[in-house]
Amino acid sequence: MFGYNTISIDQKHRFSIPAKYRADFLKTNETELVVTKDPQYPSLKVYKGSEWKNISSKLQSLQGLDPIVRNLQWTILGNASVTDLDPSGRMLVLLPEELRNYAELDNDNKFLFIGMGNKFEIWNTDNWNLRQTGGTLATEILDVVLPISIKEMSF
Amino acid sequence: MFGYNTISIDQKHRFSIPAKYRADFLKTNETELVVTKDPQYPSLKVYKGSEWKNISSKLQSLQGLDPIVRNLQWTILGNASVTDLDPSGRMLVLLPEELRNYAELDNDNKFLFIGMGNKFEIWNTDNWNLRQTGGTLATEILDVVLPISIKEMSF
DNA sequence: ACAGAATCCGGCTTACAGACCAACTCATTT
DNA sequence: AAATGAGTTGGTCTGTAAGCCGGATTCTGT
Repeated sequence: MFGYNTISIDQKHRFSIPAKYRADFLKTNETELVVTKDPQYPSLKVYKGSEWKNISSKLQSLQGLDPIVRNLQWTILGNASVTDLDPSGRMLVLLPEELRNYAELDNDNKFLFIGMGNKFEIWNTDNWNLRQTGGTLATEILDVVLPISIKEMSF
Repeated sequence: MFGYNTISIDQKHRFSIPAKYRADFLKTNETELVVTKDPQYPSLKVYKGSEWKNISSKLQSLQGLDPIVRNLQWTILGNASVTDLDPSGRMLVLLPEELRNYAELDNDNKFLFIGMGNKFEIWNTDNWNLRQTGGTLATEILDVVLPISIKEMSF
């Protein structure tokens, strides 16, 4: 569940989870996977079903009157796309248009699928390179003043 | 797990773990090894699987909206390359292009593989010499303001 | 309600990266 | 100088990714 992979989306907006990660899904009997928006950067996050359960339930329980909390809930919960994995065959994931646009993924282009341990991130290659070399992306969210309840969370 | 070795990478981008360290892997029943970027200098770090588990799980649990934390997670977790060791044969490790570029390793050149006790470092020879004599590398990262949670960690 | 169109999904095929295995060279030791 | 062990190289073969294609399902407009 670590590391750097370049993969591509086909004309039907599908991509496959790299084979080296499949064992990790199978051995914990994970049958589903959730893709959603990253609240700070133009990228997507991919969680295993069990991880998603933790994160989403924590996020739901945060106090709902704080505007920042509500923004996070909208972004993360409201855009979640649940996919069932086919454990025997290739693990194909269909990306909804809203998410493709958000992460600026053009069809038939290469993009990055990056393993971060308990989750994956999906990035447009140019955005990733820019961000890694210290650049600032037009769409990123800076200096968010976070309520204490969120500061204790790891997404 | 200490000391200074010259190694080389072949045209298939492989290098072999110096024989004197192999016993250390075998006797603790380590079956895997992880190579990743050093967040400060243009060099690579090599961890035994058990060491990597500690470091990566600590890093994952840090607060996920802090931009500095995310930078570290991207660099260290996102570029990790996990290799399964074949205990019977020679221990060959494949270095992905991203990591070779980062540490400025050209094919068919000699590099340094330096044992630091619980980890190894891989350096381009010129960069290492420059750094050891007090020089500053173009790509190194200075004066990063780190959140307290990170200051307590050792990578 | 129906026909045509667009979208979705699985199977099949091919090219290629990476794993595996084996051999060769060089250095060191006896 | 022979033998052993280490590092390095090379060939082969398997498994994976990704393109292609056809069938199924859903959507749309009439």
